[in-house]
Amino acid sequence: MENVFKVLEERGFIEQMTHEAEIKELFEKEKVTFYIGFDPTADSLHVGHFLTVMAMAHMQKAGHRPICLMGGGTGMIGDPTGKADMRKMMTTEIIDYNVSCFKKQLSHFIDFSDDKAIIVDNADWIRNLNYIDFLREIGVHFSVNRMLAAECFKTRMEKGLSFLEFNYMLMQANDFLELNKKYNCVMQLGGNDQWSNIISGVDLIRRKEGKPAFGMTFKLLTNSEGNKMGKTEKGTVWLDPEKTTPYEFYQYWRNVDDKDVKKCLALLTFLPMEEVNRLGSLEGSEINKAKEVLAFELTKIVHNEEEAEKAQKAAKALFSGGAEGGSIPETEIKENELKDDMDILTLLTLSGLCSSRAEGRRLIQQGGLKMNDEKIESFDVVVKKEDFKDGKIMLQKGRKSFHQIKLV
RNA sequence: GGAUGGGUUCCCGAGUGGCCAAAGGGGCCGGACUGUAACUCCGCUGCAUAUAUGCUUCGAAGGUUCGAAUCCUUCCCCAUCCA
Repeated sequence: MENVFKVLEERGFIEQMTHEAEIKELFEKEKVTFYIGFDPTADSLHVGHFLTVMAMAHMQKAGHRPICLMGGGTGMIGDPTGKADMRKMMTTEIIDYNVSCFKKQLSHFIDFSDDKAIIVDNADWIRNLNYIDFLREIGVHFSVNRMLAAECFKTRMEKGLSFLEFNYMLMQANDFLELNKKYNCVMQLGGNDQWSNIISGVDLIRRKEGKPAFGMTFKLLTNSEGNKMGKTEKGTVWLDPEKTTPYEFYQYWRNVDDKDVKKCLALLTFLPMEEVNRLGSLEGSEINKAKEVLAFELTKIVHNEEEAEKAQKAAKALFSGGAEGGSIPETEIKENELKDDMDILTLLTLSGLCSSRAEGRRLIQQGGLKMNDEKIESFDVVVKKEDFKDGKIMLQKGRKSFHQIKLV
């Protein structure tokens, strides 16, 4: 069995761990059951989640058994870690819905057949907790003094922290304990922001059960400036194709900073490291090739090969005048809506390229709009049926945003 | 529960009766440069018609005033100290 530790280390996943030597040995000798928690804060996973999912996939490939823990219970509280502000409370309906979305997405990446991986929801044990029992059984093992010293609460000590959120750490520690008892789960993985929460669980198991438990965290996916990746002007880059289209997804990775290409290839694709190193060392405009590979591979994993090809085709068509076809964001307009003609600003807002007519005016005034490859000089322009070539109009906002209008 | 300081446009943050759609910075968007990169420079950044006007906005609701982000009242929320 290949030691997955080496794989994770080589690809740059690992940030810190509780017991290095023991963990290495464990991976060598045993089929390890481990878990990663996902709090259902939205109705789709995002790139940050995806990084830990990749780690999980590497682990599973190496023969270990993942548990995906859905935070249907912890989501009721909200993890204060790294958050500057208090979280909004979510209703159970929303949480349950989000959990169901997560489950669906995870099954794309993790093989749940034949008990090769497990999916559980901590709502099952958290929502029915008895307060006093919980305090007596779990609460006694926690020192407030130590918790307050924890890094994860530092930022919140200035901004304020409610008792509700303060309890989050106990809940997560208790999760680990539950999974340890039920499934013999001995290891928790997570993003590095989870370090405090993870070690609190490790400690709890060691104390209460007298059994070994381990924790390991992964590097957060940040760009060369230290900002979290997977955020754009439009918000988060989601894995759900309804929320972030495969084309937009592809473009996001096609446009990463030169300096981040290698890291992304290693962390977010399954390409062998020799290939990653080769692509990562390309220089000058050559690095664009590496970016294409990154975007393609990643889109392939998250969506599928067909979508990846469509996105790549579309990108090539738009940026280098290559073959037609592919998937460009598109808006349909009914022929009767168009009537005889429609002014360009209406079309812009309809397509979502601009959020208001004023924004559209600015765009045109500054020379940032092209229709069918011709610059629009004034915002009085009226779109007519004749402007549709093969039933389509191509709008280009700035250098990089394309949108098709289709007449139906 | 008490005292004090706060809540301003995406974010930070000025603004204490008219010259405020509200300084400055960040971010976003657009332009130039380029490799669909980075850096740099310039422009832009509430909405609607228009190049002036109207409408909505400064925690919420009322009130004073010819006129309020700015004053008053009540309420909500946050921080710090005290209990």
